[in-house]
Amino acid sequence: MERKTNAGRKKIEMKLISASDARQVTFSKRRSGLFKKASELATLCDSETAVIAFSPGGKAFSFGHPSVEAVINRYDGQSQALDAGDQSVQTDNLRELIQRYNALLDQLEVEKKRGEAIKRMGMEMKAKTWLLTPVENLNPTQLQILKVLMEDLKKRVYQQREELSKKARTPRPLLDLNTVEPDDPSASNPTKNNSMEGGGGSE
Amino acid sequence: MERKTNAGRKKIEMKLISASDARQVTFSKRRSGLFKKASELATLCDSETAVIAFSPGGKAFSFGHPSVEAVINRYDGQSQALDAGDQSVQTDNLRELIQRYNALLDQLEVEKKRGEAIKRMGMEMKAKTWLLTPVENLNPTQLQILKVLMEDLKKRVYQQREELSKKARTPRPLLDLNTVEPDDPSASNPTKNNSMEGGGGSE
DNA sequence: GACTACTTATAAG
DNA sequence: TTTTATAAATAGT
Repeated sequence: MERKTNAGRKKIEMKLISASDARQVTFSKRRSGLFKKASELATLCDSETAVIAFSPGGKAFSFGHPSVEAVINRYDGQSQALDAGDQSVQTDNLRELIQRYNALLDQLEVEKKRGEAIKRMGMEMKAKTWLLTPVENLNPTQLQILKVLMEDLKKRVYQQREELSKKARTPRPLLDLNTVEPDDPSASNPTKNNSMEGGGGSE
Repeated sequence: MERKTNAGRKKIEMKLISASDARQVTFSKRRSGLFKKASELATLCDSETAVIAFSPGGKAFSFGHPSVEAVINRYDGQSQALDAGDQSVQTDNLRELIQRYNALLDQLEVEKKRGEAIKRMGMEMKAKTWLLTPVENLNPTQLQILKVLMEDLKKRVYQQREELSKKARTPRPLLDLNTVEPDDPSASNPTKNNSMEGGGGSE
């Protein structure tokens, strides 16, 4: 066999790659590398880590340990906590509230055993009431609860969609979202473990 | 000078580093590397990218282009937006439901006039009930309502936060966290450009 | 996706 | 922190 001396890797300028094709290729390769690095960081240091990247085509890719949602949650939580001054006081109230919240939750667990349908209907009404409440009237605690609610609801919606898409036998999994355990990324392509999720893009 | 033949880089096992000191060191190095990679991806491909990582000490570090918030927003948005296909059929039923929903809402409006506090409390419980409802029991209509709810709640939460940060006149803007332009990461430590944010940790 | 030949990242010290 | 020696990532085919 003859010499296959190709040029090999070249250093490239750190600026936007003008050729859209090359840009897409680079995105794919580097996204893969980035996710692997994130995965390794999570594994080696037991670090909660999340990465989100939009391709040039507008498609969303993500990696998360233990999950994108979990990391964002924690992040948002800490962000709020920063506040310092005024808000810091509320942290304690919040903690209390969360507890009460959970307590109620438990009660609900029991109550739940009677009348599923009726209960749901009631929920919708309540929810609506909530939505009508002007923002100004929400206190930090409620705000916090809203956040928790939001995240759970979102998760729920995703799950449900997954169900639907499966049943519908859709070729593309609508919602195979982001949850991954970066076990041994070196053994397999890390992007495979990660959940990718396409938004409006159509690449 | 005598030989300084150190071992050089060694391959390491991809598993949790047990020695906490070494783990912290590795976290720092790799976090730096990860952020640089993310920065390069954003620069080379004009990709909206966000990375969040919690150190072993619980401190949050983040990188975002154009900002962590912006990326998360877009991510959440697209997650919701996917629909299309199967779901489209439900749109009609949905419209009906929305109407019924609003009707109930009106009823509620009346009922609402008694006991504000109690109502809020009820809200929490109801919300929780909802959360406890198994996904399988949600019908497409409820699913849709959940989506609407979610979007409104999110909007609400963000608005509220913005309000708070404004009123608090905090030196550092609550929401203007993490915004960086990954210009020339090779020219300076990329972590310097990125916004780091410490939560409760105290490393 | 696979293959080099380089450039980068980094484990140890 | 800075310095190796080596492991990895990756630009161009």
